[in-house]
Amino acid sequence: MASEQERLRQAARLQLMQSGIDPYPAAAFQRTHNTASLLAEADTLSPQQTVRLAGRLMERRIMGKASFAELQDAHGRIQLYLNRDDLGTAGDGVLYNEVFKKQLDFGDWIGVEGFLFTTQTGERSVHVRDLTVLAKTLRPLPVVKIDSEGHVHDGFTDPELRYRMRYVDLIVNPEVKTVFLKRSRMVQAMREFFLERGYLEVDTPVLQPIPGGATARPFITHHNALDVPLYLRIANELYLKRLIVGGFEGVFEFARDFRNEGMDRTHNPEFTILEIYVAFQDYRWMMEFTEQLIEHTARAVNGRTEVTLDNRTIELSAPFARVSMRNAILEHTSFDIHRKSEDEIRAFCVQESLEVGPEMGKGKLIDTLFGERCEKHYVQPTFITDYPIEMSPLCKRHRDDPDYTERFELMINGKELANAYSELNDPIDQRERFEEQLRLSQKGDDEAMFIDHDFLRALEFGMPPTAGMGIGIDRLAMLLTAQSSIQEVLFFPQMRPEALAVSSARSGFDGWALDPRWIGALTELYGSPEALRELKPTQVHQQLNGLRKKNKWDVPALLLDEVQAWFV
RNA sequence: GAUUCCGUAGCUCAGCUGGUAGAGCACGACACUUUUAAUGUUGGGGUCCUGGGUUCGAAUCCCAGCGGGAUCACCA
Repeated sequence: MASEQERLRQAARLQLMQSGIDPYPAAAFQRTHNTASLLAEADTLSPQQTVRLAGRLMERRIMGKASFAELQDAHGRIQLYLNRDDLGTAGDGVLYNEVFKKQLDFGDWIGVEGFLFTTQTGERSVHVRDLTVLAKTLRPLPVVKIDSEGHVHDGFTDPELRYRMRYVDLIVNPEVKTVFLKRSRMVQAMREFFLERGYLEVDTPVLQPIPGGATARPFITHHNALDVPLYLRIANELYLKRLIVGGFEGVFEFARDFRNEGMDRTHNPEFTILEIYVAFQDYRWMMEFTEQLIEHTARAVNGRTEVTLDNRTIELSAPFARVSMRNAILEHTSFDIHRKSEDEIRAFCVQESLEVGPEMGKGKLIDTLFGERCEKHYVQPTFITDYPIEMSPLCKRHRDDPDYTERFELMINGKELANAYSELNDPIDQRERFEEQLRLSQKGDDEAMFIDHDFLRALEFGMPPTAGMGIGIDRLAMLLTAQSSIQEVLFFPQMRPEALAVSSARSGFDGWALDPRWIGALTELYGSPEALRELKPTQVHQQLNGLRKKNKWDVPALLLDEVQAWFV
């Protein structure tokens, strides 16, 4: 059932139509300015120069024969001034009294023509001479008001409503739009950074027969024609490395990945990762590349390199600190993982009251130790380097110590932001690492990697030394826009499907004492009792009983007398 | 998945120890020609998330479910 305010708007829509005004006109509305460009050019306009703008009517302050209103477009707002006696060409005041005051509502799209002037209170405003309805709004928007001190009144703040109806959020909460503009600028700055260096932007499959390149639980789906299971990608790493084998010297992709895991403030089932692979480079080069990239991007988005988040100021200018994994754990736990066995590390984890299971290999144990005891300390950007070999199955062994790998993760604000390797390109070593993953999988680690035989075949054709790096785009967007939840940097974060009320209650047949199937058929065929009464009772009688026969309903056939009674 | 809090008008929220609902904004009507959270007068608007239970009586108490937030677990 529509609310009172919705019914009034529907009535206004009909009134517009009846007075010959199309509430949804087909014709383009030519604009001379938008709200921002008009204010910017205010001083260069000649007096009374005609300007045309379009946007949403956001607020009306009606005072008899004159009104003020706010027009909002993608660039901001401007105040409108409308006067009964000079609005419209007819001179009868209808456009003001009927259309503007009665048939238009808060939220409607309109186009205006007029000229810029300054009110007595000094606000630049458009004196409207003509008004065009561009689209009638049927639902009322939340009314968010901001007073002269900048306090927000009646804010539209419920996260559930904001995420489920992001369009409303974007209309009434301008700061939300800013976050997404910044996110877009961020991606653009990164793309430019890569393109300037000659790297190629590519697309690789989202539907993959083997979900590889990361440790994560995948979503599984099914391809009917091939009759095979397919997985939504959890990473694109193995495909990008195939392209390096193919001879490209630098490839990157902004990839949507899917991981079938929990959802919270920092996790969404689908998220975006930038991965980049550069031939002939190593992880040391990649560290410098990464810190320059972050600094460049922060400047492009915010014009400066420091960001304030959770009351902490983070400085993003290069260079960043570098700490090895071994030293990080040593510093925060006084435990040296160097040359320790799986059992020794597990024993230490137990001593530290960390939850560890028998299915966890050495890599996962160390990962737990770092995650629980060290990660949160790295607020300022820090590269954690040289991960133990067991937790890095796609990474090259360290040039100085084969127990470790040439890997770094970039920690900022206590969270992982980027992950990079000197990529493993020895096909035999890679095969053995995959087989170790298989053993972990058999031990019960449901995130261990599958063996991708085609990827191994590609490596057997030879991959040059390559540095690879991935950055969580959503996480970076959170950092650069100072948001503490991932839902705030995704337009449409995943939510439980909304139970929309089935609107059987709009037909007008509901009160009728009939089997629900008759009600459904009446609604389907005729829409409303009024429409039904346009027809002949005999026709309706036959149509409905025909439907009963066709669908083999076990209800008594309608009698003509019953049907005729509806027409009284 | 666990714990905990929340779900009342279009929006933001009150509603005490149980007596079937209120405010501000929004909306309708009237007044008002430079206002800006416009103003004044006045009026309408609600399956109190859903379903059970207790009770003479439930928005309120109890149980179950649905949805959301926060914290934790898994993870990026």
